[in-house]
Amino acid sequence: MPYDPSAFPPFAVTVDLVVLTVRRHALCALVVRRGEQPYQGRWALPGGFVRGEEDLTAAAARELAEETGLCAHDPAEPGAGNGAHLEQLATYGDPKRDPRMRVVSVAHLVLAPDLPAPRAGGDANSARWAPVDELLDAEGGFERDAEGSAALAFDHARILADGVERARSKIEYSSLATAFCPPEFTVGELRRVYEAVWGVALDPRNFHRKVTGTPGFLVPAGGTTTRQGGRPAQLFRAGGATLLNPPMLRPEV
Amino acid sequence: MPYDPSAFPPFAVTVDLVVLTVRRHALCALVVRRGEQPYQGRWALPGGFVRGEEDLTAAAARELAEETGLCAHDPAEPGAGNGAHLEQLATYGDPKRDPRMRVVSVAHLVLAPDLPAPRAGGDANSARWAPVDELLDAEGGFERDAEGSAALAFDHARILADGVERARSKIEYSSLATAFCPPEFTVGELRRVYEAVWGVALDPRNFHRKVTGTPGFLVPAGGTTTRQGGRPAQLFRAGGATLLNPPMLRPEV
DNA sequence: GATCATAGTCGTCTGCCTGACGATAAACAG
DNA sequence: CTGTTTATCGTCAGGCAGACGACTATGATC
Repeated sequence: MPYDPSAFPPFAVTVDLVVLTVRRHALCALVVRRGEQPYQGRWALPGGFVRGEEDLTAAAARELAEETGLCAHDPAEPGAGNGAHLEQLATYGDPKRDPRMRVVSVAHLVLAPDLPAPRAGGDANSARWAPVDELLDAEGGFERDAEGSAALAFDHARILADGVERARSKIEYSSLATAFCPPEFTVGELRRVYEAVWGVALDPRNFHRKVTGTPGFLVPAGGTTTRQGGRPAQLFRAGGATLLNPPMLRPEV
Repeated sequence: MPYDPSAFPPFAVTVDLVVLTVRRHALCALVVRRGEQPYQGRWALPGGFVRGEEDLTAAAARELAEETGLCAHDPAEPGAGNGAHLEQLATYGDPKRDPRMRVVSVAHLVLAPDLPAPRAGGDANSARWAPVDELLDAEGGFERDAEGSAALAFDHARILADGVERARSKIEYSSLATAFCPPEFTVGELRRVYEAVWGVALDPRNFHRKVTGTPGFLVPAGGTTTRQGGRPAQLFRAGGATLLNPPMLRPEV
């Protein structure tokens, strides 16, 4: 079976981004409003075509920069400025997922700190952070629109759900929760990340004992802060460890 | 940015398969010998083009059937005959990964019991089960050939390494190790699966206590067997649980 | 048939980790 | 000064995992 150009059908390949952050105690995802058909006016995940000589990860990083101004840092490389974590999530290739043509989309997952304000850019009319609960609840129900959070375009609800599930499980056994935090953060801020992503309340005392006792997870940054009110809290930076052993335990249902 | 056909470059999309099994106490992968250029005569992972109206998972299942005769069963569905576990692994799209053209490959991971004999089929001259240690050790060293296990073609060594790593971590917190076993198996056989995949020795007594004490992992099948020698062992079937809580613990380095 | 090797199964004990929760410390608001 | 908020340290009991002893049931060997 030689590579006869007629032996295989041509595909369009895109990258879609599940960009997650924690805002006001809620896990939020970045969505952009579609400016054209199909699904015109509906919210969708940011994304775009992979270019001719571009790697998949590079395409995802480029789209991320275009949509948010964030610069993704690959694994390895110490915590640069406001770099976000980027990793491949999964690939979606149902023949009918786009009514116009055969599109295979390589979804990527981005975990970012709260700082950046959404910036409408590229081909989107506007962009916003929406709580993932709203975005996913909209499925099943009818597709209300007009601010009241509508069902996402294409199969993006499924992609988002997969991304959220990946994030929820990954902060169990890795130090990735720090990707949601600014470069310097307190134990309480990190705890609120876990609480927002998992949607549960955690005991502050046991959480403190656990994260400060896990070697390589946190390193003291020297200062303290009172930005959360109450007694000043010690500031930490993400340590070198990427895998947590033993892992954080997500409370039972 | 409307869908102008000239606005995006055409890609070829393929599926590659990391088919793992446990044979003679070693984790083995299915490799096929390439019949044409490039990398002619070298070993490679089985795979092929995704067809025009075919889902990615369907393409992977079709290739699997063509190469091995195994029928993959999706998650859910009780343990059918000799069905194998199939899941998407990751997607590889480096522009230079195939010297001839732009190919994006969606790799899939298959976990199968030992039973099937490799069956050369499709476009491969021959197929065999090779211990993953050999296949991965060949990297870095020179590309010996002629039975003595050569480095895999394309970026397949990396894909294989990713698949092995996925399998190693996934049997920790899921009941997937049973996918390597025949429909009915003993605790000892299951333990040898863990030992082969992880490459460590496990204490038979603690392992027995752990797996029989995890609800939903194993259900008694009624009979016993002496096919491993020694005292007859109770036969079990895979239980309904897919996630193990608490997980199996991989011994430290 | 006695003995040995092999594998399976049941227990015990100890240390570590976790969840529950009391107590103290250090800021700010009134 | 008192109450509120958040951070941090300590204590205690229960559960689970690793180390390992003991016993059982088969086939192989002498």
